[in-house]
Amino acid sequence: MELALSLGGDTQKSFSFLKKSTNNSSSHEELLTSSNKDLRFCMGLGKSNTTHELDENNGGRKILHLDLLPLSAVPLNQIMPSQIPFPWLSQNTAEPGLTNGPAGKVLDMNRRPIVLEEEAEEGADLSSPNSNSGVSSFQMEFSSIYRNGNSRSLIGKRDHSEAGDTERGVSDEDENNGLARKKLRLTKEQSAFLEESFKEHNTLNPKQKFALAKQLKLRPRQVEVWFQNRRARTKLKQTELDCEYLKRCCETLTEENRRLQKELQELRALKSSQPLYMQLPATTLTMCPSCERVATTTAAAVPTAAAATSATATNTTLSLAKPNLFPFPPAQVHAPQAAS
DNA sequence: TTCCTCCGCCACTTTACGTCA
DNA sequence: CGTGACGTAAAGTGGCGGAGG
Repeated sequence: MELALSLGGDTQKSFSFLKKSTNNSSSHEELLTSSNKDLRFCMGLGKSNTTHELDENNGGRKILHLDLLPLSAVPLNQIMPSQIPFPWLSQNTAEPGLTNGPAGKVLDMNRRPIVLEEEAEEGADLSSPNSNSGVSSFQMEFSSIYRNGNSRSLIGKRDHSEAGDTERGVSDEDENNGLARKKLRLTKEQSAFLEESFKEHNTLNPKQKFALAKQLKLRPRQVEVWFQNRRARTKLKQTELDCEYLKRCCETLTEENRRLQKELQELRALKSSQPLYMQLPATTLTMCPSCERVATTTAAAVPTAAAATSATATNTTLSLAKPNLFPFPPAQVHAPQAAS
């Protein structure tokens, strides 16, 4: 008797995730969803494309997004997502910012407000009422070398820190004066606003960055860093979800393997206890992968019992119904909406 | 085509802050 | 109330790759 066991799916295609995908669109979203179709299961931590390009073509990519900080952090009576103005979405609105925004609060980050280059050239008022935020009261003296985020060109490629410091207005002079850098916590309103913005775009082009910084009265560098850290958190969360999913898959497969081994042992025991089977023509149970009907065919001959028992599990069919090994879909983070 | 510079992103690390026992 | 451990967010650092001159 020939035993055929098949768990469905093309065995040559199984575990195709081991082959490195060259397609950027092969995100983990795509790979994970494929696991429900057959026995393949994959985890891909696809790196997004170059983001500055993707900003312009947000529609076609699969940037993943996870809501780690929903607006629940802010009372809904203070800020409504649908009411949050995004400067790049409403360029013509007259300062739809937070001065008249959530609860009428001014999101002043105890810092000098962000000034766009053109505004600086126009001699715009740079003063900012030092409010309130209660998060940090650190006040910096901004040096005259304050620039917007383009500081790298002033200093050099590799000087991220100097670039950031210059951007923040923290100069060597400050350090010499003993003004240690202080880390600022964003207010809940600012975080919520950035979160909503992240839902729209998980990357920012310079225009968006500056607009957002201006609106939140943050430095562009702060907005940039926040988005970088936010993407890192999203990726970390997705990795955790993927690991959890694969863990469950592994457990399921282990259990299934255990069940099949037991089934095989029972059949072997049955065969040895009923030697008459030896004289019968071998029968192969195969299952059509499409209609899942079982077809019984009679082999020409099976010379020995050893041949029957040596059948491997991969080309032997015992299962009359393909078990659902992955009843749970892989958890996914949400992809941001396409740019409007 | 090659080289160089600028720029943005990522991975990893450091640091400051908030919370809690 | 002070303190240390701990977690987390903000920021620093270095490398990589794309775009453009």
